[in-house]
Amino acid sequence: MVRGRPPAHTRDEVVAAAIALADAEGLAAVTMRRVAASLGAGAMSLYTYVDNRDRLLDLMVDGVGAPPVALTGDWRQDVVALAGAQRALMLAHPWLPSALPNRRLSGRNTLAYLEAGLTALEPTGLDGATRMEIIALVTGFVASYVMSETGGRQPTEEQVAALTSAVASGEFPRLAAALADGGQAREPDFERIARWMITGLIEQAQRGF
Amino acid sequence: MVRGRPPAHTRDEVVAAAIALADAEGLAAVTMRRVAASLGAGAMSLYTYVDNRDRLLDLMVDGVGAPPVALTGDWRQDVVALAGAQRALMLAHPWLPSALPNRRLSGRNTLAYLEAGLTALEPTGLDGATRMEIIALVTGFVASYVMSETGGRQPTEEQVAALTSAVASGEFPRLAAALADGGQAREPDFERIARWMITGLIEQAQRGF
DNA sequence: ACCATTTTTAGTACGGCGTACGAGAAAAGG
DNA sequence: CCTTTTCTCGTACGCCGTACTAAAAATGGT
Repeated sequence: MVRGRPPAHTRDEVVAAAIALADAEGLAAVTMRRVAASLGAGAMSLYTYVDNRDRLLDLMVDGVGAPPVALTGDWRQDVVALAGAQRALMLAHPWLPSALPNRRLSGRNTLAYLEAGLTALEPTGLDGATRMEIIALVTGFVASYVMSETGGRQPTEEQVAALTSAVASGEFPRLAAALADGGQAREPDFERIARWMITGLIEQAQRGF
Repeated sequence: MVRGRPPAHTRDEVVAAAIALADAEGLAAVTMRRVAASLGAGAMSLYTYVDNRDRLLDLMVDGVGAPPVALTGDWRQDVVALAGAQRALMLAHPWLPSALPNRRLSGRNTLAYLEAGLTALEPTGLDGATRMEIIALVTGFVASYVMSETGGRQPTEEQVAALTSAVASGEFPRLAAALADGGQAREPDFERIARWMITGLIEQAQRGF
């Protein structure tokens, strides 16, 4: 048997609590104290399960876990499906795109996702390093697509004033026109953009970068 | 004449000091106290020039200011040039890609950049809203490209251990292979990838999205 | 049964953060 | 010179991540 006092929780519980908090109140609400409180534990107890807050964020990113995507062997279709799964994950966890940057490959879910991506790209005949780069670029594309999709913050009053005065100044005529017909934005259709982007990227890569 | 006590600094000075600090020590070093100290001012004095720290970050993003790009009327060439200018800016200010997310259009430099992008895209015949979307997507692409270019953090010992054991487990054979030949990464050539991506995106858009 | 050992728990505390508040300083107008 | 206006910045509050440490809870050995 193990020797010491048994842990009251598990790392997975801690990560799940952190994810729940982020889903409910955003990444800023994920503090050690609040995560611990939501488990009924003391703040310092978390450090038994997690090195520090930054690693907890790593674990959260991995912990949302992409659902498995069935691969067909058609790389176009498969990579688009993987990108779609990533998008769905980011829409379900809006903090995810902003938590992604600067996190290196870490947990099993991320590794499994990479493996799936590499597998999907296998029929392209590209070498491993290139396939890894393509996966990173596609992920980045999906992240920025979702971030523009979910909007973002409202501009402040000062920013609105600056914008309207800039528009009124006539210095930015095309911007003024674009904002004028920005009201009726059409459905952007993620699938088609992703398909096109992915196809092009890979065909370019096959041509030898 | 103005009535009250004259300001000891200007907003631009504050923003410049913040940018200098971020360039030297990263975004995390940009605290109100440290920015103020680098100006020889008290921390609270900054609030005369800036609403709060978040607005300061907005102003920093705008403050790095893209150099003007001479447009030729060939949208392919012009948009690629604009993307290249963005990349150069992000390479010069490595904190920029991670500061970009969630910031709405704000200052004159950003507006000027948007105007340039809209102008470059004018020959495509696309409507304003679509052109705005394309600019956002291209910017997002450049940001993730640069972030993967400048690398990122080192994985922890635990992460390395997890990675090597995962690779050794044979569960992720293609990942193992990709990491094996990941050593000699070739020059990715931003220009060609950007050109291809941009061309494809726009031609897709012209086709009616 | 008891004690040594090992591990987890969590209280306390420290330095740093953003920033609300308000007293004092510095200019201009009357 | 006094009022008005504006900027300066010391103090303070609540929050943060987390180092340190004593207490608690389990096992293993005798």
